[in-house]
Amino acid sequence: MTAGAGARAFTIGEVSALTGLTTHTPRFYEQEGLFFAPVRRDAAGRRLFTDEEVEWLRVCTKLRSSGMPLPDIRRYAQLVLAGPGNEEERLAVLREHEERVRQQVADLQDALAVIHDKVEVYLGHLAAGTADRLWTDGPEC
Amino acid sequence: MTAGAGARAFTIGEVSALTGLTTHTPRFYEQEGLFFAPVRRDAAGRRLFTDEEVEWLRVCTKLRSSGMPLPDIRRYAQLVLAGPGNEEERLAVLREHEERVRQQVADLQDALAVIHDKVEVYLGHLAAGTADRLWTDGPEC
DNA sequence: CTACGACCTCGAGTCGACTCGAAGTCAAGC
DNA sequence: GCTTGACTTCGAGTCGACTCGAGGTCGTAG
Repeated sequence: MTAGAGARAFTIGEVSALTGLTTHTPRFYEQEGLFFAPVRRDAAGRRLFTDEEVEWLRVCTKLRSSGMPLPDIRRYAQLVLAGPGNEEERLAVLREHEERVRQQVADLQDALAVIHDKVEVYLGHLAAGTADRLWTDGPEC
Repeated sequence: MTAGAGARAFTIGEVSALTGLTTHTPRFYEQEGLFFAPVRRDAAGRRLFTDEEVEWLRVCTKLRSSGMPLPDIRRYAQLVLAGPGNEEERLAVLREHEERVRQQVADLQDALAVIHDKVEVYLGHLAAGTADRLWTDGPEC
């Protein structure tokens, strides 16, 4: 009843088109154990991805782009693979990463302040026509 | 009157202590041309950093932590080295990076939304005692 | 029946920014 | 005068996450 005809299967090429990843990446991810289970294959040994796997790849992309290391993603996948009962642990993995991302945002905004400060200095001097004083005024370069 | 006794000079060890960088990093940065000029040396060939150079290292740290590649920092340094007259170009370098950082922040917040969503899903199921439905409900793992 | 394109595995290469270590020089303290 | 420790240069190694390419297999279209 669950594994019926409704479940679409995608070739790796389709997955690539759907996610914007190269075909190498989902293969690499499978090898790294980032999926909840080995990816299904057709008779010829070609991978067949489910909707859920495609969606998971999209999530992985977000996790990666926010700096989650592959080992952490793998750990989460293994918890899911292990079945119900470890939801608190999965939650902990997610929350730790969430916190790291918030910290990253804070750090970036900190850096942004420094950068924008310098931009303002230049804008000020350029507007006032005193740009050459940037040299002698001190550390304003 | 400018290069008088008031200008402090720091050894690389002091710079390391002041900035939190290892001694390798300022050396590496000099080699990569990130300073506005070659670093001054004492009679024995040891580097002597000025206040301004220490401050610049701090700025570099922010630029790096916000993802500015060394070649871009080098380009900025070369503009400063080239002297007055190119302030618009320096400003452009800074503004481009500023924009990239803003984009990074936006991307991180986008990822954060996805991550936080999953956190909420787990919190909801755990609170409701329906955590085991995570399995069968669909792509909520 | 053959060509084609999409897929497979495996291992090696790439990238940027450090990071480390070896081997040597130098100055100050004892 | 010798040790100690901070400095010097140089070249090699590290890290993670891809990324690429060679060489091979398959199934479908013509």
